[in-house]
Amino acid sequence: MVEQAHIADTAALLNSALAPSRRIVHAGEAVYQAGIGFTHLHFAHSGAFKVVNLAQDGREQIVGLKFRGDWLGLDGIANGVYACDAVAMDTGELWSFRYDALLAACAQQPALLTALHQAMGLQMAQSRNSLMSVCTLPADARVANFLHEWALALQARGLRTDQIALRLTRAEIGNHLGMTLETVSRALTLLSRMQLIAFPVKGRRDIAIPDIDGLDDFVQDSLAGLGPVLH
Amino acid sequence: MVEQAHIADTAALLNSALAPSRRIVHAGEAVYQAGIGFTHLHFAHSGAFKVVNLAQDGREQIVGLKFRGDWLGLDGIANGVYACDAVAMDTGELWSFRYDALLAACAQQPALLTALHQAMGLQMAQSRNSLMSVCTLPADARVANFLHEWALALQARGLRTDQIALRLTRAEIGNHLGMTLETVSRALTLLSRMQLIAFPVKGRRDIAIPDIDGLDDFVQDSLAGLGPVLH
DNA sequence: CGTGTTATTGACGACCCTCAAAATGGGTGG
DNA sequence: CCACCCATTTTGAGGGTCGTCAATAACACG
Repeated sequence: MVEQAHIADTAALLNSALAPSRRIVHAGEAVYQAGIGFTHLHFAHSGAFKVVNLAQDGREQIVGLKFRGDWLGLDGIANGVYACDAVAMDTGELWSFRYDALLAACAQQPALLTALHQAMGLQMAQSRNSLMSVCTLPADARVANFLHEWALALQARGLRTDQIALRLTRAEIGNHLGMTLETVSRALTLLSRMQLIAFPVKGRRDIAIPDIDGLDDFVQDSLAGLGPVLH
Repeated sequence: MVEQAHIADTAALLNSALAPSRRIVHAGEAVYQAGIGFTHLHFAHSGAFKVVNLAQDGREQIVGLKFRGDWLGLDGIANGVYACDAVAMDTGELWSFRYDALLAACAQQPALLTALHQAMGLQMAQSRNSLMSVCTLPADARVANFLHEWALALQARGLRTDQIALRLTRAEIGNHLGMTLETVSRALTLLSRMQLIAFPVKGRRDIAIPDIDGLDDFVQDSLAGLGPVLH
């Protein structure tokens, strides 16, 4: 898993083995775009990013969210062309590497290859879990599970989880979870009524999570046949 | 993408660089199981396999289907433990490699690393597409899209697509696509009534697909707002 | 302070899930 | 070879969840 210490190790390894080109990106800025040739992988040193998959027929979906320690651009490996758009959700720093240079460095530094493969494996695991969430959980539980995972991701990186900034609109959350924005909104008010989340005094974009495990309990409860307590 | 020629190249490469341990598996036999330590990757030289993701709470879902040329066991890379069960759906031959030996060989043979990464990239692409299918398509179109992709997978491997053996129950298809077995059944009868698929004289387990592109047209039509022609 | 985007909430309807029954086919033993 | 059994599939009827449409409210921006 991604942990604070593990991220620092990887960063040090990258610094010693290669000369990363650092790049500051701002909210809304594209890291790369679907369709352009795949040349670089990007290591997120800070920031938050969304990865949007594009189909030929125009459908688009947010398939991943990336934070410090995650890699961006893996979707370009399969076909030599990026399959997704990657967009910064706030200011962040990226370390970019030519893919061929990275592979060459991996030949010298086995630990580098291990780190890269773990990142790829982690991405596959996240995809599996997303699919299972969408296929097996009702809408409310899906939102709860989404928030739970977001909080865990922040926690693993040593960030505060009692007050998190989603940086996604209800429509984007719904797009990612396979439901409409209205359903997202209703789920959030339900969770808030159940005291599993809370909105700060002003604005409903940020969310406070008093008890992370409570969200997971809610998910497990909705699996237990009978809907969760309270309507 | 996976193509017949590409598979042969990879197989030759594996043979020259390593001494794969060959293994014949039969329908229903487990290739590996979730929870056991990750040691080997398995290259499918022939056969058909299902990959079943297991959650701690007991939920399970078919997250992937593998054929000749695909790799099995990638789900173990992230945590050093397999995250899924892999089960043979009919008789097939696997070439198994110790992961560490494979990595060592990759250091000598860059082409081997490229092949491995492409396989990983392909798996990520398939996961993205599964997620998008579940999140953006109505049930009928999801089934049509599923059959379309299955047919394309067989086609890319030089197998006949006019008569394919699914080897999955309706319940398993539904589990994979996020719907109930009844919905799968109804979707299949609809597609059959529309002449997009046909059942052979005896048994409804095998499916004939007269026109592969017709299935994709059906998917596109159901995206165009108004439901497909015919009810 | 005004305007446009985003979010909330309600009413209604459609799609799909649930429950149930019948039919088909594969497999086994007589 | 046939009869039987059981898993799988089909098909129907009804209900619940979530999508659609719409109006209102809250917020962010200049």
